Amino acid sequence: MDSIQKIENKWQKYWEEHHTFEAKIDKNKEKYYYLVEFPYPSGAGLHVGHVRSYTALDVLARKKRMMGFNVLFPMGWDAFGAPAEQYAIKNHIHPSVAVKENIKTFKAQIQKLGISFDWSREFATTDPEYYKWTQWQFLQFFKKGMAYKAKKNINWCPKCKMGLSNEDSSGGVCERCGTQVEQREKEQWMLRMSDYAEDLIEGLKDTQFQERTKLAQINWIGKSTGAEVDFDLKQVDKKLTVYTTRPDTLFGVTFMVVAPEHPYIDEYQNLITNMDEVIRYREQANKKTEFERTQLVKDKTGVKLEGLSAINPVNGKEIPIYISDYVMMNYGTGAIMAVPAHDQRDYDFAKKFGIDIIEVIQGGDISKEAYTEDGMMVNSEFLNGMDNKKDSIEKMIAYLEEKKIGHKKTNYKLQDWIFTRQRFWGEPIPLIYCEDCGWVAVPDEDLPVVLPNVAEYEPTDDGESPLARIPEFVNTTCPHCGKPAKRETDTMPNWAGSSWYWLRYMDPHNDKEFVSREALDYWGKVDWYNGGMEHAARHLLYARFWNQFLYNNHLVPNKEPFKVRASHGMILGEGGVKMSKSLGNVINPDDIVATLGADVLRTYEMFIGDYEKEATWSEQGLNGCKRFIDKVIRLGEKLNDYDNYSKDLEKDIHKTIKKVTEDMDDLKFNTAVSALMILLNKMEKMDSISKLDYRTYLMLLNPIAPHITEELNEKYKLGNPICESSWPSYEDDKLVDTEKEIAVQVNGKVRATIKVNIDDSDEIMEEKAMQEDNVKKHLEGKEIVKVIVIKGKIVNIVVK
RNA sequence: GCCCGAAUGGCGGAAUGGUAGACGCGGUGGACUCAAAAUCCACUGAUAGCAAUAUCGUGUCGGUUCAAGUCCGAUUUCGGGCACCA
Repeated sequence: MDSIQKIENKWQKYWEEHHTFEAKIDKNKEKYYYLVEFPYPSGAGLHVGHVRSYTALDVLARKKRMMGFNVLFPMGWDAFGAPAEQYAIKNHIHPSVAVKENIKTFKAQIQKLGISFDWSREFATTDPEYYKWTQWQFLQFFKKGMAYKAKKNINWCPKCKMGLSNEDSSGGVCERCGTQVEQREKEQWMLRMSDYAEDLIEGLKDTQFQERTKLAQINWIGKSTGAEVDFDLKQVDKKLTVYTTRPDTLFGVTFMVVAPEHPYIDEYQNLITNMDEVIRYREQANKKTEFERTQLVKDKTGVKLEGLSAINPVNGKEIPIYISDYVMMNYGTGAIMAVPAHDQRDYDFAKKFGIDIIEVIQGGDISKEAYTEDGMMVNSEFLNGMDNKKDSIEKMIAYLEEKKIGHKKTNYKLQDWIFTRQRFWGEPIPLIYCEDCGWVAVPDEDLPVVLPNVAEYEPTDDGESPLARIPEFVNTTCPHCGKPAKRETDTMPNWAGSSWYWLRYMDPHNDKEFVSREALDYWGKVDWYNGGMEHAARHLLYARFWNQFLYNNHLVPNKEPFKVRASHGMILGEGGVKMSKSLGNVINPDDIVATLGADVLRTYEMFIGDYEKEATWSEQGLNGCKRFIDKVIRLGEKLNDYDNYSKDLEKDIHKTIKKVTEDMDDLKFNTAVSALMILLNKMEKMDSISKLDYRTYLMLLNPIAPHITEELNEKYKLGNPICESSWPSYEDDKLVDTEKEIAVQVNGKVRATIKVNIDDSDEIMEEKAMQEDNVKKHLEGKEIVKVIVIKGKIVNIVVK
């Protein structure tokens, strides 16, 4: 037999030449769309983690094709982003050159694995033919008023010289380089994602995402219900509005706190007698990064606004107002009512500043728990005696609404999407600024706005995109009035290109539309989307938002783009630690393909453990799979001339077909492989096996190890190539065991096993059980209380 | 602080409430070989025993049940996500 590498090459070539995996619209066939997150083609090349998720979906896709579905299983490249740009800055090469190189490497690596991607649909987000439509779609947002420019205090990475979204700077550090981010005010294009907060929660009901994924999304959106309440200012006829989730605790409010950026501070500066102190605090707070404000400083700081106070609307008491950075301007109203008896933060603040603490929920000891869930209302006039949180809240809201001092209100943590980056390597934002006409869209016929060739890829010192340094790019004419005008020089964030790529796969070469209606109607939703858990909140939310917007504007037929979302667990290095260059424990899939072959690597990665959990790499385990594949090859030496299932194997084969079919559907690849190993062990013990035995075996293994199974199928002339054949089927009546070995227990402890026929009556089973010597021994001198007989399962004798 | 998830041999991991440890790795002994590799066979949770067998055993403590790794209630540890979000 030829070498493994020769065989694998041969079949990869066969599939390519026969266009085996190229999907065509065929209305007579049911479609199925598998999507796996497209990679960022980094210089580091393919990781064994990629292999795991690509192989898993490849198994599903190959099986689904054999089951008669028209499967779309595409692959492409998410190629905009900082690493290529950093490389370009260092080496003065256009990022597109480096990207092309990396894509070439990546693609070759993936192709060597024999993944059944439809390469005829390949594209990169950096292709002008692709980003033309990313730009076009951005303009739809712009034209519908969903994109707006706003001065934002943004997270700024001083090292990358770049504005970062909250998402890209979580934890207060730049996601890419780890530098602490600063606050900087900048004009940014924003997408009104917060408008979609409710829809993004609601839409989850139309998906079959894993529960943990749904939860990650829901947490990120951060819906809360409560009330807005107006507090009158004492010194002026003006109200200070707060948001609270616990209006039932209003009688416990002893002070208020506003965010340092709250507009009232400037508005009433002539009333505030300690304005110097206030301004000093505000400046200090402004300098702090989000990280310092939220992570480091658990100790409360603040300044009382002297000369300004408020009136508690439910009891008319005068209460002080403070500014403190534990209140955020970008959530709620930027002001809170403080209930120190029942909120840890308010309590800490009140303790530090010596403010009254009034208990309104009995037993709500703040030192024991931050929040009081249940307990009787006290010191709260008309709420006194109530002991149900929900009812108290409702009663208070009804009161507030009747007195017109407040109303029910829902809030979301989800904020609008900062859609600009001051970088070179991203999609240019297709807008033009005209002194007379304001912001004007680049006309459709002028798209794409192509990234020019530049000498310097670094951002300018004032933080503008390098595009701002290119007069030929910047200076243009207003499409509206024809006067000289300037282009927007910011580019889109990395998330843009990945927010609609699954749509483009349906119709990747269309130069008239971003995707044709025909393709949209046929391919519909992505049936199965696989990706990393790290994208469960952000990418998935951006993509769903983008799609919902397109849907609302009649550009796509489905509101939700993805039906099922699954995520793979990480692969850890030997010893259970993360694979990293610095630890030197990175496994290069190429090395394994070159020595053991792709089939062994694929089998091992499917066998390594629960697909959705993390798994530890093991050289030894890999070896075991090598042995397994070798045994499958040697099994061919046992072939006889018969074309039916061998009698002694028939039942096992039917059982294995069922098990493998179901396990693959459930992503239980590890137990599917195990079932195949068990069947193999059985076949090895036979003197000979039939052609059909062997062919069926090879077919079941084919999705996991596609090359060697095709080769053996051909070598022994068992039938058509497996990739052109139908998935084996099983018959239920062939699965039934007529005889079974079951356990006999005495008081729940196994004392013997007996052989029973499947149709043995309870009496017969009991009788057989009683005849066992060891059972008799344990019954001696005891009184039988009762005997439990479960047909075909167990006999349990309870004695005293 | 809040929300998820996990915990099973020497290791990776299996187990619709019904014989815990499938399958694989590793280990021990044997066959083949001049020898080794490869391959094949047997054994392999702990303790006691020549054995039959017995006792213990799925992080810890309780509960439900004829029967619990599995269900319920506490609890510990680890992993992940969110977080001065009012």
